Amino acid sequence: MNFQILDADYIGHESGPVIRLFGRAEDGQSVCCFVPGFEPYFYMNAEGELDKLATMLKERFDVIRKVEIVPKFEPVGYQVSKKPMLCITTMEPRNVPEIRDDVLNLPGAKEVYETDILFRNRFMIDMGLHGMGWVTTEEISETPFSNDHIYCDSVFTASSIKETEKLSVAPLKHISFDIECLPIDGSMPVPETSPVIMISMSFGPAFNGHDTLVLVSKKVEGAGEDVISFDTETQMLNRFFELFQEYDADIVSGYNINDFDIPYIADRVAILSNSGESVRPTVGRDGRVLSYRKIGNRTMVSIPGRVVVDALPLIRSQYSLKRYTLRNVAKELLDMEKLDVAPSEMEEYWLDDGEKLLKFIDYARRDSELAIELILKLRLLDKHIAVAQVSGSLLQEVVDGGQTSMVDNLLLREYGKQGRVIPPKPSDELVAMRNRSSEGLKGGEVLEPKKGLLENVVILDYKSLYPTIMMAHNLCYTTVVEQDRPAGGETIVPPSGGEFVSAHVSKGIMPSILESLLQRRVETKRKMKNASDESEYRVLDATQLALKILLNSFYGYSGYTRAKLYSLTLANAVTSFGRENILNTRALINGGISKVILKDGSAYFTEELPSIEPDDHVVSLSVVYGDTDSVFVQCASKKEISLDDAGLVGSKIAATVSASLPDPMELEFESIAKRALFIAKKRYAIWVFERSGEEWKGGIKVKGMETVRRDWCELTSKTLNRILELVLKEGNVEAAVQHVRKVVDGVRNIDVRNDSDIIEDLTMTRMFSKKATSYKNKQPHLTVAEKIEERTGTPPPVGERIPFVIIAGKDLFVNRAEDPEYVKENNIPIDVDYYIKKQLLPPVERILGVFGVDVANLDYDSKQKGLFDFSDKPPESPVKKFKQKEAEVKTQQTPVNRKSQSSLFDF
DNA sequence: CCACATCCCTAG
DNA sequence: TAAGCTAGGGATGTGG
Repeated sequence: MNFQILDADYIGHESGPVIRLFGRAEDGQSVCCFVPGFEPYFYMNAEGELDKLATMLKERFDVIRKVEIVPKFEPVGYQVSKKPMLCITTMEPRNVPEIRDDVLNLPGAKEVYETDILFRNRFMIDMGLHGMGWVTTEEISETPFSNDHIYCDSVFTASSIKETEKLSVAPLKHISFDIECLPIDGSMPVPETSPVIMISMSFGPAFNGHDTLVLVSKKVEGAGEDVISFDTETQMLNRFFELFQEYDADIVSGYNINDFDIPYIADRVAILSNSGESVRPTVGRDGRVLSYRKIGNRTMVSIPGRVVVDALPLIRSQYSLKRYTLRNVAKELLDMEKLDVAPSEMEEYWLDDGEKLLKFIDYARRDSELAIELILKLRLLDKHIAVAQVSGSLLQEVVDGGQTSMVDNLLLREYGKQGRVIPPKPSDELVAMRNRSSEGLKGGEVLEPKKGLLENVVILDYKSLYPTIMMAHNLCYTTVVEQDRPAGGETIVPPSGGEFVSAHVSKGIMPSILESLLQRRVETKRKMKNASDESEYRVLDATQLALKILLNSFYGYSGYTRAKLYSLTLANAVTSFGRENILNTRALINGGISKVILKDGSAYFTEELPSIEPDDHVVSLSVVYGDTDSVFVQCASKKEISLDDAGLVGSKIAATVSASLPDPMELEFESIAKRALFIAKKRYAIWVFERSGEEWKGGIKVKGMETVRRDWCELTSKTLNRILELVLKEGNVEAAVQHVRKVVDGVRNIDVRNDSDIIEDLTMTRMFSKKATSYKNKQPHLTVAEKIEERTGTPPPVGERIPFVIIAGKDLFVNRAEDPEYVKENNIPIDVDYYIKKQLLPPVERILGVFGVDVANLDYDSKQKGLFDFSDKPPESPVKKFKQKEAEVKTQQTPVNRKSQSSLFDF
């Protein structure tokens, strides 16, 4: 049998634990495969006579099945040879955490290793299996190891199991669902009092010809055949679970199901059961009932054999949006409308037996449709599936977890192969100690930008800088010189200190992993070029993206205080090489390279040419900005520099710098900014061109400035985007000034009653990031959260982005933040002056100030002339002032005289 | 006017 | 089984 592994767990059996693998076969069958015979174990490092200790362990702990002495390396530090350690096998997986602390009390016991690996992961790692990987099995019988009914097409026991090479994805089945509850008095429904009245489900592929079904717990007249009505809530719920099991989905999704629908259904079922109703919420492929656990403030849901995917957190982490309500997400990402019945009107719609009820049903249907559309259309899972395949973690773990478990997984596999053990996760005390330590982790180097408007800036960056640094210098937990010194004596000393053995002495595990990931990525990208169809291309693209994510996860992991393998020495070595590297790069370009001559379609250095003719196209280079792994190089010449010219220069720089670096470090030519405006570190806008085939594709890219920040209003970003376009593309500062004056005038004369849409443009959002009580200062969004709580009884949940506008008044700014909906409903006046003086003009001034424009000249009010000037005319255009300034900018940048009339530049 | 703390969000 | 990392700008507010 061949199938793709979706999920894994184990069951207890008198013969020992039995692994269960759940999956789907290529022909569409769902599979449950029992694998007996794998045993749980962990390692112990001890002093003294190990065989005596082994005997003692077996005597003292009857859950220990056997103890073996095996040679192993310790987790950290270069070591000349392995040392004997104990490998302790237990009866049951749960015995490992039960005894791991107690065994340390025995004489000689020093440390235990690999004591917190989930049994199913231990199995996958040791057998070389991967999440979403394909396996082939030898089927020996149909006898399952338990009496539980298994909800799969094919159930069997495997005598052998092997991974097979295959990157495609099985025909997965998706179900999305959404519930509607009847609120009491329009307030937030709670399972104690509000019944579930409807459940909508969407299927991909269709279920018996239905893309959607809506279950309704009352009689419905005149609805289509995809509406099923029931006499009671209990009947509806029971049918829901039957249909759920019958469809047998691999991926169970919805929008905010983890924090709402699933806990609500589970709680509601419990309440109904307590009142004598008979509801069995069977959802697992093993028949397990629906349940959830609260971990911290997060709800974890797991359904054996299936993967639970809440679209909300996935969208949060993959898209930067101002709000993550289903309404807004559907609009922004799918261009679809969510349909809604206001909570206050729900009861009315529900009690209606005609049009309103049918409308309500359609609205409910739409929610599960939107959820499944988000997952399928946006291909939210592609990347996760690829990450599971590459890292080996199960899909559920990849979807739920962070980078830590993926890195752990890869490290465990490679450590195992090389005979090294891995420590368990650090205790809270150890983490606290690590955090308290005075020694910190320094990050990347950010070069001070040359502020103002520049032309012809070539942008280059280092390909996977940190991973390549680790590979180039053999930086690893396993190569740091601690206990043993290498015989040859050859070591690498990073700028930050510490000492690492070179790859000749011993190649580090991390560099090896990174190398294979990098190699696979190059290979995958190569395959993408000859992909035969779109689906193959997509799988490959997801794979190369997953490889990139994993490549970049190792550095962060090494500096993460809760990581099993935490090493500041290592993390600091990486960043210190990075800082040294970018500074060296700048010095090389400004000094050694500094001039490039363009001739006959090639770029040369002075020394590469016999002589320089007066007519030669000489380009002078200087680094004007850089952040961590990038350099921005300004090209100056007496002649016009075309994009192709700049491209030649860029490639020349990239090749030259790369040649001076150890393998596999590489500086890559990225793009060309025809014009670039640097405001500050991490804040700039460029009119940038990238090569796409034979063509150059251009556009404006903004980094860090207010237009890309969600805590500024739309009015600001729209205005800024416009003036950036005018300045960068057209070089027309005059037009930019006029535009700002027009906008300011418009804001000065806002009439909210005539133009309620304007509120949208004035709305800012901020994340309600922690419990209200842990804020030390008042915050505008906190004010609004409090007001909402007063009005509705429920505060917005932590993690939500809260929209607000600033209303007129004399109070402090923070107290004048107000819910935009409330403002609209009650016609509350907006603080126009705040929007002009605090939202619009400061960012505008940061940009136009470069050209000598004075803000005072921008604050223009047609209705109230005389605010800043005393004539009847609109204020004098400030353009004259910046004309001089502009001339300076130009002569500075391009020492050639251009004619300029209304526009600054004339391309 | 300033230095400083706090908060948010972004770049990489 | 909660959580990759640091650098940095800018707004607001406090206290001198």
